[in-house]
Amino acid sequence: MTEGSTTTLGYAILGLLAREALSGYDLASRMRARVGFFWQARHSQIYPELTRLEEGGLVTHHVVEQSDRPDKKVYRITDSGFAALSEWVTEPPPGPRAARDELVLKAYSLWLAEPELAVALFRDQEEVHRERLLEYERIEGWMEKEWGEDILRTESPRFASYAALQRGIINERGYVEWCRWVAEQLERGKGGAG
Amino acid sequence: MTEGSTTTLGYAILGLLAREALSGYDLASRMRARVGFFWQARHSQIYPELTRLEEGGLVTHHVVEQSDRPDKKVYRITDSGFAALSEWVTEPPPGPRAARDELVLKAYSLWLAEPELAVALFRDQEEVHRERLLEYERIEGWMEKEWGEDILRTESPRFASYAALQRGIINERGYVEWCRWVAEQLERGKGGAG
DNA sequence: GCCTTCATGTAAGAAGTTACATGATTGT
DNA sequence: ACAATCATGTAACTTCTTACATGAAGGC
Repeated sequence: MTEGSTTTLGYAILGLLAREALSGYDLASRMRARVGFFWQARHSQIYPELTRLEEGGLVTHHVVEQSDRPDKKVYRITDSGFAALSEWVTEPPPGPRAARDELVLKAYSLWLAEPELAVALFRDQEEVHRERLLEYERIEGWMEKEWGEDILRTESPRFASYAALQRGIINERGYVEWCRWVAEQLERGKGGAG
Repeated sequence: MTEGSTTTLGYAILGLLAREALSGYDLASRMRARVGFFWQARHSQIYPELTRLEEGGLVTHHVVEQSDRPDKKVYRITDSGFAALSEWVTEPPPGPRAARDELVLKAYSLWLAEPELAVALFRDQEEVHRERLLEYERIEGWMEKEWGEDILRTESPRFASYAALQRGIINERGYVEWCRWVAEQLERGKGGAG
């Protein structure tokens, strides 16, 4: 195809390339570090997608030769890539299809669990999400310190980064709250509520 | 395989069958209504999975003949199904792999959007999630009224249903909060923050 | 006449994960 | 010696979605 449209993964990649030119390898690590909490992709998915984006004219690449390490292909977003991304941003997402959470599924069958193991699971998950929350709050602090007022300038990519991070923070807070509540109920229940 | 293990979808099905015997068709509608906010599956995925579960000895079925409508296969969880489910519940989930949210991805590229369209998108999504929250809170109220103290008896399936629902409520509250915050920032920004 | 509900399946394709494959440099 | 980082790809597989296929009963 030569059209100006792509998959959701494609838009995730374009969103990163709209900020800076990157290699496939760098994109993969940015995926983990920057947008990892709401979209992930392995390099095995990224490389083919970059090829398709280039076929569609949304990105281009040039080879950067390096002496000490392997050469790399640095990808840059094109005007038509910017156009496609800008259009996609405000299109309503087609229903929140993929909301899959295995822990909530486990909660749904919690009545079958051994109480001590169940408490351990939810205390453990509470801790996992508390750590993640702390991590996000550290990034938040860094953004506020380094970027100052830019984080509230809606025409700046910094605002967009900050806004996405806020979703992560709110989500983790809720997750911690929920895990703690479940664990407390289980602990209270252990005493024996007939 | 004749072993006592299955996929996550398999456990989702077992979680429903642990409460009541159901046909594939009923399972599909329960998936939408009961566990739809944290796990979904179409009938095209459910029917083959039921066959696999039966091959693994985790469920059995018997045909119920009906005069006014098509005959159906009613599936029942087996002892070995209960055992597999009970074991799985307290096993730690293998990292929260699938946390994909297209709206957060859009937020990440919001700086490229037309401000009015962006506000419209987030006000719209705020409304969508507010409605969903209201729906969940209605179910919560129904559970509290109909089930009374059972919802806090951790050995009861009603507690498990209530706990899963709580995750949905907390999540939607956070989502609404975030959408409103983003929309407010965009509206404030429209005036012109230099 | 047409749509919805009930009822069960298969087929084709898209999306995502895990594993295979290679190879240099730098740090422990 | 061993592992990690940088760097790019392919192959096989699982998972999930969309579409195809059929057919009766009941409501509008």
